[in-house]
Amino acid sequence: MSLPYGILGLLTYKESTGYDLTKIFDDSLNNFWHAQSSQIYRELGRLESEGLVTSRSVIQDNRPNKRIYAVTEVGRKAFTDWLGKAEPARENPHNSLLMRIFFGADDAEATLAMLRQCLEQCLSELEDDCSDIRRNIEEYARVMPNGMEKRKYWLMTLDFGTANARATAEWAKRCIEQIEKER
Amino acid sequence: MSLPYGILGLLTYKESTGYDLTKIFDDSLNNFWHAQSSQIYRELGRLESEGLVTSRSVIQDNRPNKRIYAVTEVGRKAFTDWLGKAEPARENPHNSLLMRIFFGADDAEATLAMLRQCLEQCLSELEDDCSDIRRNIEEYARVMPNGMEKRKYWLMTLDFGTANARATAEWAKRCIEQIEKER
DNA sequence: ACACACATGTAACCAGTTACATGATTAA
DNA sequence: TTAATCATGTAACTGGTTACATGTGTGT
Repeated sequence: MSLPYGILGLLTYKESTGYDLTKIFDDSLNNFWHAQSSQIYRELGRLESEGLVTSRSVIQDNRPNKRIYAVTEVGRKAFTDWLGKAEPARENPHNSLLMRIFFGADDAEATLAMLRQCLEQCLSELEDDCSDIRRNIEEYARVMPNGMEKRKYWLMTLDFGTANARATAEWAKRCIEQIEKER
Repeated sequence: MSLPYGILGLLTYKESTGYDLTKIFDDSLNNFWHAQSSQIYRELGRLESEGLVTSRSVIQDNRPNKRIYAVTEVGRKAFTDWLGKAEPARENPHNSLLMRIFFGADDAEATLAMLRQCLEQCLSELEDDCSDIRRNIEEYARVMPNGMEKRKYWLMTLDFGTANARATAEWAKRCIEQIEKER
């Protein structure tokens, strides 16, 4: 239930099109919340029908026409209400790698391959993605209103990602070593 | 798409009722895969209609009647195929705590409260849940066929949980300190 | 010549959540 | 007497995924 509030939150920074929002999700929130553009357009429709956002369409001649969304007062209130109310911090996990590991006793080589892939992915996340996201955060901090105040919180979400990627990489290494030792 | 394979996998250990499966999910897989009983019953129905499991009903007089499911040869094959094929190890995240942190600049106290709750939850997971799961794993290792071989893999999934809970707890502490220092 | 950025959506599907209904036996 | 365990499901809903359709301008 966080996606609509994520959208409202971004709109409190600045009115945007669905396309803009999709890119911001991709550039900066992807770390902790993935959203398809189709989902964002659907959600914008819902939010508008509930009066939390309004839209106006802008005709362009060198680009496809676009629809710009802005948050309403009602939307702003819904957003701050949501921000304040606490919910269970850690949610129900669904991790299919671990599902495979759990059952992986029959084929140690396949399990090893998965673990190595996981390790690779964590390392590349730590090297590439994190620096991309950091760059985007610094960029947004410069151009967004109040960006410098928010920056600290944005970096916290990034820090969460790196801390967990590091923990997962270490875990994968331990598992790989153990399986290799015993074969 | 892992739930049906999780069910098939458990059924390769031992034929079971929906109720049994729900408990095993709760006791041992909950760490990395949460499943509602309603979902398990629905999935059992699907698997049966696809010929991956069969069922027979058992009439009891002191307990409600029950339906026992067993995996078929086709089901066994589908399961081992799934086990072998690699998929992206780390999946699209959806973390609503981080969504709130991301937007949390307006109300530092609310953000602090969330972080403290997250920290608490991690610590209690590390203390209570992990030892529960460990006990269940040791128990299953004793009673399940091949339990002693599988045990190692089951412990790996547990280790993943504790490693990530520890990383998250440390992260929450860092965030709390930083916010407290600056207010 | 080709890919990428821009820009908006629909439709169908799949999977997870919540709430509900039923009802006996057993242990605290 | 109250709660927990045993036991099975249905229905409605919510939210995420995949695939598709359309079409111009800009940079390599």
